[in-house]
Amino acid sequence: MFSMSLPTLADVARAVGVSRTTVSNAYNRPDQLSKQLRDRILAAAEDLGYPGPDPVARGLRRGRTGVVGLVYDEPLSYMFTDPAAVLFVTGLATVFDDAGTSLALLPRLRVDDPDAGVLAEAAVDGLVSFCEASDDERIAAFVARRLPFVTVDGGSTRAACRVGIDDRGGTRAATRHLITLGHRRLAVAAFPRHHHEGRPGRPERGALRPARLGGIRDAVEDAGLPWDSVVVESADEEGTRREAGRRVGGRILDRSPRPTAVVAMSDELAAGVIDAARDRAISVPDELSVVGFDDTPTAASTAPALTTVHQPLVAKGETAARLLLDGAPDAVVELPVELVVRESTAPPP
Amino acid sequence: MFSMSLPTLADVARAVGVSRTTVSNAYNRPDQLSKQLRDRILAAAEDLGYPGPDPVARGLRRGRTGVVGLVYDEPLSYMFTDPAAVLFVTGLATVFDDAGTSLALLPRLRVDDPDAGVLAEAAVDGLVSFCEASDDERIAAFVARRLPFVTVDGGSTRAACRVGIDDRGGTRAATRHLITLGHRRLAVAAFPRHHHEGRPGRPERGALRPARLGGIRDAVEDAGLPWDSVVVESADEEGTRREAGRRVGGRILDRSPRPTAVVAMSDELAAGVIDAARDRAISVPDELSVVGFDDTPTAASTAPALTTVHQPLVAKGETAARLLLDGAPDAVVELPVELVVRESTAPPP
DNA sequence: TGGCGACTCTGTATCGATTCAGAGCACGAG
DNA sequence: CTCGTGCTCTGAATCGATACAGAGTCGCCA
Repeated sequence: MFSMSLPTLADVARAVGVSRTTVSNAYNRPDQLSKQLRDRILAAAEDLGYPGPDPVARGLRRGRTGVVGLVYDEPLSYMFTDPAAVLFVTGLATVFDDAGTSLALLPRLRVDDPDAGVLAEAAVDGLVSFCEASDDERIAAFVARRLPFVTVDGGSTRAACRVGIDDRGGTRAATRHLITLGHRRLAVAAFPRHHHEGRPGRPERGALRPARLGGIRDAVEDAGLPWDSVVVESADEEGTRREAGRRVGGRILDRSPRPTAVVAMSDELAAGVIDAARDRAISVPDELSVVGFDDTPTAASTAPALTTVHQPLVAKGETAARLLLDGAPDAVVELPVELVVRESTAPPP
Repeated sequence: MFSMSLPTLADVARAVGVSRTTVSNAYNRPDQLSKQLRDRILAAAEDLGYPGPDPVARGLRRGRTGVVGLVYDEPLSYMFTDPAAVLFVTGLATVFDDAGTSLALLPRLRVDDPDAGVLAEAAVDGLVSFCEASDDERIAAFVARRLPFVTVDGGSTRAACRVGIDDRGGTRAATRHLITLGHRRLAVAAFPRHHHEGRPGRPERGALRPARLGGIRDAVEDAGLPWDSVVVESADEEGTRREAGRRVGGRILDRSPRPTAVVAMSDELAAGVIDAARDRAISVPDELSVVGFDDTPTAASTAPALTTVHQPLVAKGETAARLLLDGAPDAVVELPVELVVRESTAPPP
């Protein structure tokens, strides 16, 4: 009545009186045997309750599993919550979906897992890394497996295959826009700093996305302004990014002299800054200009609508997915960005 | 210089001059060999470029892969876009993340894939099905593999292990609320109908989530009102759910006599209905009452704030994940719902 | 009649690891 | 001196399938 273990292909072969190869062919190469025999095999399989070739065994023999992994190094909820991440993953998932490939959300890299066991143990055909390059060393554990690997937005990564955007040019353009409008007291609402507390030999690194900060600095220095006149405040990781932005915005706006313009590293942060301004009855853009980055739906829905740097997030996901599927080993793709001027920027008061 | 294929555990064993078992133990059971030998083995592995035990081979031998699958039967983008889905998946992913398990987003079940090959071929330890029960037959292909399997919100499913909510009670309470307020001309903004065009022998089924419709009917009939006085409009699948809701709302509001209250099957649809009302300068709640379902963040952010049926979405995800991890084969969990009255409902004009 | 190709089907090696029972050895207790 | 015990390490079997080379049969054509 109740068999401990599932029948295998060999059981079916025995039942029908054919070789294992033939049963395998019945599933994988219908043209290699007569329709008649095939039907007999399939019927026997049905009888025995054989669920078809085991995916893992097949994966071992074939050398591919039909799964690609995604590593993400921020609080997991952001992947579903942060509009930029959502758009990116949507692009990614759509292409994989069409290709019949599964997308495995790998567990976060853990501070207490310096060997990146998770990456070494993931049964995948390839990997998309959607996190800061600071994890290069851990990701090496994966690269050693010689599987296709695409890094997305990996600032300083040396990975062979990557897709990214012109972060630096983006914030540079945004900052120049503000300076051109006449702003001189600038502030930056930056991403949180990365935490490596638990990792020996890994000093605290700078803020996330140094290239975006670099672009701001470029524009500031291009204009002959002193970089240290720029206030840089980093977000924390409590709650949503927007909430964090509101706190950062608060810290920026409570300084004196109060900055007249804020460059935020993402639209969520920018929206939070606008929230903070509203909290303080500071008018945007009359008393404060704010620029964002990403051009997610958030940017169009803030009041006032956000001036921001557009990046093709869905396309970025699609590109990454396609690179992985095509197995292009050494492609380096940089997608363009574009400043979109809306209503959140104006000359300073 | 360049070897065609990666070294295997056997190569390492040969290099060090020990048995394969010992190398395996070096990775999996450090206490089974002397620290000294272990270090020697690990060093040799490093030298040879051996990336550690192959996950697929290990999976085959061990019988588990560390991956669970998620099937979703709506346009994939909804998983990241629809707030209710987002909350659910967040709960799911959080628990798996903590457990060190990967969550594989399986490709959508395809109309042209009646054998559910995707499900039969997924190399997973278990499956969460987040789709309508109408796919029972296809999911049977998975169940045959005797792996843990949890159905979420699977209306009419007969699956052994499921978690859901009291859909029927929820819409019933919401509808009763409207009727108590005095509404008599009710309309329903329903989910899209399922499409089975391509599948022989599968007639078009009713709308998604019949239980929610059933609850509405319950309340209507409890009140002694004729069911066929209730207008039921189904959404389509173009664009976002909210956009679809706006179109459905338009169709409802353009009828005459115009209904005075709308029961929407989700907050997104409800928000869309409110959008449609605004398009037509119909005041909510003065001229039109709207109730939603889910109590996602959307509900609090519409203007006016939405009266809705709260369901514990994150908890639903967590519960499903935990059931799967615990391998509870026959649990049936029904989470409670609760009517939350806000500002979108009032007596009819 | 011989030869060739098409069609079916088979046997064995292989994918890369883990498991399990047990062998060899050293050491302390009795 | 012997036995039991603990520590290391080994060998063979096994997980469940697919690849590859080839064997047998049959019909067709020269």
